[in-house]
Amino acid sequence: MSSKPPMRDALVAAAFQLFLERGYEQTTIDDIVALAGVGRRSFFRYFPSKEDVVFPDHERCLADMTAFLSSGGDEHEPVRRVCDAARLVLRMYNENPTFSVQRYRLTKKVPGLRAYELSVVWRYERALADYLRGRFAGRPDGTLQADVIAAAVVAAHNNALRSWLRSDGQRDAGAEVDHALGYVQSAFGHPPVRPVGELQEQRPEDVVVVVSRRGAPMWRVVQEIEAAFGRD
Amino acid sequence: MSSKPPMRDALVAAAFQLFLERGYEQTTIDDIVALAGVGRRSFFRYFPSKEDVVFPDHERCLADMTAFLSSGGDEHEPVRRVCDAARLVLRMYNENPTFSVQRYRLTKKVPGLRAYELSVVWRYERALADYLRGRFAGRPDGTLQADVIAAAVVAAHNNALRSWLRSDGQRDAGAEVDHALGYVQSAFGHPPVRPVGELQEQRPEDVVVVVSRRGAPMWRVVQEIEAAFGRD
DNA sequence: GACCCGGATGGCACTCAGTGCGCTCCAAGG
DNA sequence: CCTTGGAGCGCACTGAGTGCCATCCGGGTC
Repeated sequence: MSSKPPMRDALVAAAFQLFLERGYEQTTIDDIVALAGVGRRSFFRYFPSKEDVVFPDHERCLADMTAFLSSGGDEHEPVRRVCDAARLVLRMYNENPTFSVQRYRLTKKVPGLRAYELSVVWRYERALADYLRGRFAGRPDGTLQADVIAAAVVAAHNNALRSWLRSDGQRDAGAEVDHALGYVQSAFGHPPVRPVGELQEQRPEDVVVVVSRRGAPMWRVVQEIEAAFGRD
Repeated sequence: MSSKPPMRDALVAAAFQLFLERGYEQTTIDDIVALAGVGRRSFFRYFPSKEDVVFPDHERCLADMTAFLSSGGDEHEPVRRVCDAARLVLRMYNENPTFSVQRYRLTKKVPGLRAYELSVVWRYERALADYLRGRFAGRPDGTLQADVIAAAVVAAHNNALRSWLRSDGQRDAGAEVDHALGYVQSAFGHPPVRPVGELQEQRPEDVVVVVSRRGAPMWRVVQEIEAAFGRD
């Protein structure tokens, strides 16, 4: 399906070889194209800027994410769905752990690459926030909640991802991200608010008790109360 | 206290005049220094890059924020303190509303400026997260919670800030930010989460809501509450 | 006043990222 | 065979950012 341009891969390989052995800023585009044996102009045909060669597959991953969010499914648990979308990014990192660890070490010390990574992450966050804004349309503070939850999901994902990268890919990336995203879901999503008692088969004059541990947000409690009264 | 270099202000004024009348990318450093009547080299003495002239006071604001967080006070409500720190940024924007609105319009359409703004925002977020990490040291998921809460605070602040900027500074910036930060505090902090009824003096993390449909007898309500609390 | 000194400024040349344009080469297809 | 279009290449150009040195100027010293 996707044609593999060998030149692109050759440029990435040459670039990383030089970046690792002499540093990012000490490597010029001419150095890269000389090592790859291609013309200078061809570099900019595959990568719009020098930074892009460090993140060669994020464009594809971002497209995957928007496609995943566009395809419906699990409509009434948007937070969970957004967490699943974030896991796509982890999957990409996990496809090539050694490459990811090398890149992490590079971005950690080069300010320009950190800044570029921020703009990449920002686009992921925007994709999540836009999805949530659509799901939360009509709620009183819909866009606010969407933006905050998207930021929290991204922050949790990145926290776990970096912890995994710092371990040189030794730890279990999936477990760490699941744990981190679980924290966000417990703060914003359904799980932590569990009805005590037989909510399912409640008789009309029954008493419903909702207990929330771990500081669930007030609006979630209100939402649960409304659900208990059968309003939706 | 703070010496006022007139040259710096002249450069900012000249730069914005040109940015607004002919666009950011269409304006070169030479254009700016020619209009300001200074040498080209002096520009880079005051601003390390062309982007920096668009955000002339963020460096000072960031220093204010770290100073505010370093000076102790309100030790046992870290989330509230971090929200107060975020309000410092709003205050800076609010000191010069017309300038802030102009800059907002500029950064909205120039991708390079958006990317630079991200790196600025990231430094604020790091300052907040580092403070929270210190406060949460020892907690099981301390760094995770610190990162997530910092991201949520920044997202909420920016959501309100942008809403205010989009209104050309007409709406009440303080009120909008207070509302947005209140949402975050209600999700992560103790105080705003208040149980319905008279159950305030619980463990801070526990929220108990009792809903009684169709007038159940009082003893049933008490029974359910006791069951909920005795459950573990 | 002569002298000196340090900081602020200006001028200049240089590197390097990124762009526009026109050229060649080659493979597909008539 | 010729045509055509895309992929690669070479080259010249713009503009950001840097290093270096000359200059200017205000203040302090003798």
